[in-house]
Amino acid sequence: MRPLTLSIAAVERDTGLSKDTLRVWERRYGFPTPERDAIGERAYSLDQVEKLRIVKRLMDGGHRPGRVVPLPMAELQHLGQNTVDAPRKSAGAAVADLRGLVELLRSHDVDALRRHLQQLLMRLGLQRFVCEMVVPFNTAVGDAWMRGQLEIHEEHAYTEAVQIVLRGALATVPAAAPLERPQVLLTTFPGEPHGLGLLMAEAMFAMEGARCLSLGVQTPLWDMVLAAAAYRSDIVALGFTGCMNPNHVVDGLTELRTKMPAEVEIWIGGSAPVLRRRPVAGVVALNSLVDIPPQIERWRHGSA
Amino acid sequence: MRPLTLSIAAVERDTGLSKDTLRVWERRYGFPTPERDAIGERAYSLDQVEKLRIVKRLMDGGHRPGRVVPLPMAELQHLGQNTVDAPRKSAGAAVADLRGLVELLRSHDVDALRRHLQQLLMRLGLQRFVCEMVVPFNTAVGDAWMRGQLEIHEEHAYTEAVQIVLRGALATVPAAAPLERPQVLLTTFPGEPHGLGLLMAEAMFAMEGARCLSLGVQTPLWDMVLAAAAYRSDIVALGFTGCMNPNHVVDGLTELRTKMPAEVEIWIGGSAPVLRRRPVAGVVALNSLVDIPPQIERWRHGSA
DNA sequence: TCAATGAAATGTCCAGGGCAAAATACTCTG
DNA sequence: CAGAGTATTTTGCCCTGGACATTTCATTGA
Repeated sequence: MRPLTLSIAAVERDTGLSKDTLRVWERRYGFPTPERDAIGERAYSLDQVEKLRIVKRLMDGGHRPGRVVPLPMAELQHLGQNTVDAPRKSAGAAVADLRGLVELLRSHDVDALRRHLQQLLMRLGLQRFVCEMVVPFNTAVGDAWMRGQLEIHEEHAYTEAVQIVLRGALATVPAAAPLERPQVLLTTFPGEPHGLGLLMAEAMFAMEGARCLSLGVQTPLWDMVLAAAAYRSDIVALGFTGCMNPNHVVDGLTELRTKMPAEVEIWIGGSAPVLRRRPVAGVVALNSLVDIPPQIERWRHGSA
Repeated sequence: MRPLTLSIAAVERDTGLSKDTLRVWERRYGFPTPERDAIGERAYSLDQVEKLRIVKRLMDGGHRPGRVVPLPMAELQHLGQNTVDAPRKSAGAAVADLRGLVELLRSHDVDALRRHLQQLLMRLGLQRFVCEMVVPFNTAVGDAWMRGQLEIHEEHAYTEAVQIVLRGALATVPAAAPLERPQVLLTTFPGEPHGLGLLMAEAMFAMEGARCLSLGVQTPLWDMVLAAAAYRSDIVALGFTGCMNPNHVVDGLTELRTKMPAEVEIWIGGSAPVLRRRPVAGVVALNSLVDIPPQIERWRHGSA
């Protein structure tokens, strides 16, 4: 039933690794080793695609391909566990909570999941819910997927549930007055399709009384400049996850900084490791969502 | 300030045309004609990227590249107007409404926009709002962009506003009982980042008493199969816009149909022209959202 | 210990050829 | 003249193999 092989284009789609990269890895590392179909084109086995996904994930976490590509699957999974165990301890949510959530996801009861999230939201308030629950949940879900304990569709269902809860909460936050400052423009770069982090940031901003305008994901750079002018934004807030090419991130930020008027601040955050490793001049990198309130405070002092 | 040229990767991102296609057009049609930078790599001017965007749009509307790529900009815009004027008349919303909406977008008053949409929703009810207002609005916004009357960020702001209104409305629709049928799984293919159509479909389904589960966008095919099994879905509903490669759509659907158990129906819809031109066996293609209620009716009869 | 220099690693780009599938044009038959 | 069937063109994608800029690592010297 399930087709035995995938074309290079399908692998690119499913793994996020470009065709060029896939071909060059084959040449350099001897992996992957796709069969060839009747007309001589690469045909990747599902096992290898699975391994490629794991490798991609590890690279998003800072590993280098030369070190992980040649490793067998068992090693890779071991690697994944080690790298994610360390930061886990600092998370706000209790380990029991995390396990419970993963279990809920595995039971495919979305209603219960949503109720559970809603309950946590009400108990903690929006900001603490986001920082202390959603953030560790996100990493826990990602880790569980890496360990093979969750399917991708379960991850999707989780994302959707969180999004619904957050959007519901945001709808109840009274809109800031039109002239309230700062005016924050939220979006992501083209190529970055994940909007959940944006929503989490918007929640933090909104609770600080900032006036938020989200453009959704994937706004072309030049349109960010136009939008910032049109809406008289003070801050452009951008989210990045591991799926973006680090070079594109740095280049894009540099470019954006030159295009954007100097009085508009650029704030960036998210799980992409490149944000910590390569700072860009004139761009404020936030290590976590909890930095948003003090930064807003700073902005209000500075611009007063 | 604005950089004069873009790399081939940036053009691929911004236009959706693959690097291969860009290179081969240059060879075959003599367009685009990028400069070369210091190290001999293609550097596309913003004008040409603009034209490429228009061409892409026309191709999504059914034109062939050989016919449109060599044409000058003026001709292209003329073509665009002609092809979009015809279907406009059949739209539910009055032309005045559409113009008003575009004006609202251009004024950058998102609050007013959201209020306006909310008002229309309340006046018409969810289903008519979606079919008679949001659908023509979407095309009107797309057309206005093509004619240079709207910036991309205004389109984004529109999408975000509609999404908020729709999600708010969906939150108030009482959830169908857990065993209510049909159980519908909503998502898009990897590579298809637009979730608005999905939300519109979900509204239609929900109002018919179907039990909906949205996985958000870009679910790998195999995970759709797993998810359909996990949630005991009766129908998998997929949305497609013009940004997806037609071949990928057809190949993917064929593949999905073989993977998916026969008793699970696959319904597809959206603005991608390939859906009408190349039917896939065993896949139900809906021409518009208004087909959803009768199709649900049919399903309920058939499976009773 | 730390900085500087050389070497390896890595992703992306390029050229130009080839091929299959779709779209179109053409031809032949009833 | 309609329609079916066949050639032809169009079009996008894939392939190989080479090159290079940039980043990261390792070694050496001060």
